[in-house]
Amino acid sequence: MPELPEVETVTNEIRPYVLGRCIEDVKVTWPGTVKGNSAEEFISGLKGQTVVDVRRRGKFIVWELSNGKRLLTHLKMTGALIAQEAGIEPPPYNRVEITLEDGMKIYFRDPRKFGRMRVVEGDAALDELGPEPLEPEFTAEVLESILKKRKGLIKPTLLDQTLIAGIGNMYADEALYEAKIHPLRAADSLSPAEYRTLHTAIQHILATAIKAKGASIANYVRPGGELGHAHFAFKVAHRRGENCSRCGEALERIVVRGRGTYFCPKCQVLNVDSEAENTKSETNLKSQDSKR
DNA sequence: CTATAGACCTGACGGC
DNA sequence: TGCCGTCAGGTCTATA
Repeated sequence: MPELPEVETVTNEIRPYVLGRCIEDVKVTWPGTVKGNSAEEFISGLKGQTVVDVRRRGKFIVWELSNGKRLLTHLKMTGALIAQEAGIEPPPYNRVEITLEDGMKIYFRDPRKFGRMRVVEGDAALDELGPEPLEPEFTAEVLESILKKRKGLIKPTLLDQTLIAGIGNMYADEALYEAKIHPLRAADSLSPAEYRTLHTAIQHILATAIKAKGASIANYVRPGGELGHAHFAFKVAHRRGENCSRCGEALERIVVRGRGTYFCPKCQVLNVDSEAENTKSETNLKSQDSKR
């Protein structure tokens, strides 16, 4: 599932194909993919334009165009940008085909049709996003001030793109596991030490996954067709029934706000005062379990 | 304003 | 072998 590390990888790997190239032709084979524009608006906004920059913002891939407009691409669940030489069969589930001046084709492949491409003017769509979690401005203090304002559950709060941009379901689970924070804790209930630990965990998890070129769960493929291998390093995500790598406990899967959530019930304790009650932690764990 | 459930989509997979 | 229910989750929309 494309989250920040996958989108970062796709952005970096599509860039050499498109940067400085003129867009010669555009075909929309599934109109729903571009439904933020009319098909005509989408095509006319791209045709004849040179790509002057390619960057990532949150989970968006942003192509800056010579007419001052931007092409925003969101891969959502199953989207992929595929670069292929002309004359090769388009990939299955292709929704948009972009032909570059050198004949290279960029396809938007998306089996489940959740993904979107849109040509926009201005910054509105990107300005709604929260800070980038890997930028130096995103300090532990910034994370704490964001989460302290929220009374909801920590897991869905981390997924709110207007608060922090780029974290998705898999990496939220991984970060909470690394920081030993239960996904059902209230976002504003962490100790100062826990906010710092979570901050370190978020940056470590995301940076490590970028080095591994993203996680090839489900449909994620890189523009040249290669897979990522970040999922091999996952400690909890999609590992139901396996044993915790820290304590050996069986990992659990629960549903939080409709999302599959993986965690270690022994390492990630729900009780806020667990540190002060180490001697009773065993009984606390059991009572927390039975409440759920 | 905040918080949350449901909708959108369809392939993969397991059980029978 | 083949059918069918369940699962996967990013984000928009509607509702309390």
